[in-house]
Amino acid sequence: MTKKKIEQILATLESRYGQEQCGLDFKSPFELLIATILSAQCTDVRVNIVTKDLFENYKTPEAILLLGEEALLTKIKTCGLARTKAKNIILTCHRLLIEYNGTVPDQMEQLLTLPGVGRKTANVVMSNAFNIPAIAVDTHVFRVSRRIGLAQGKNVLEVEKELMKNIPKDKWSQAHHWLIWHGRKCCTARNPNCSGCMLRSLCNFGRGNNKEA
DNA sequence: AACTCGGGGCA
DNA sequence: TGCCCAGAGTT
Repeated sequence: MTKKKIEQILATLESRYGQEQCGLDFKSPFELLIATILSAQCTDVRVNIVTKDLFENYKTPEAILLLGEEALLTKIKTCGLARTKAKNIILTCHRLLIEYNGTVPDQMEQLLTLPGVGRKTANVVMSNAFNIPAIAVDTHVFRVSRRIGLAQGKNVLEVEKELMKNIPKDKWSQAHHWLIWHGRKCCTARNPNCSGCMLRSLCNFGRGNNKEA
């Protein structure tokens, strides 16, 4: 895949999805951690609405614990899986307070032990809060990247490397969201809308011998 | 790798 | 109604 083709793909995605609100608003590693836990199975748009209100008055582990699980639940209700998330956030706040003096750890292994924090959340916190270069590869990013040839790797880690190599660093965050939007709206897992895809002239998937890498 | 949990959206 | 997730946790 040539550099020019990669640029064309990114430019096309941007023209289509550049207007969509994407990305989580955050002012501190703690806010980003909580917002990312909330974003499971839920769009950034909705998370931003909820956290804008929540972080107005509750932006530290202490404050969240003072608020309590039931009140927290009420505030995050619209994010889905709210009971589980509320429980995990309370547990995580306890852990942060006791084990990390109220701060967010900057090591992958430490983040992964926190309740409600999995591969993706840890990755997002590492890359955005602590500036460790990374692109979080979720199912959409994985599928779409391989189909359009932006990343030819076999597994998640290899695809992540390919993306980091092929996408200019200042576009990582945006490109991540464009790929997700495209995966949801067009390049779906089943019955992808190849005929209506704005990338069809640049993409070999959907022209007979479909292969995702 | 294959499951379960989980609740709001959307057809 | 029924089907689908911009995950996490467990087996």
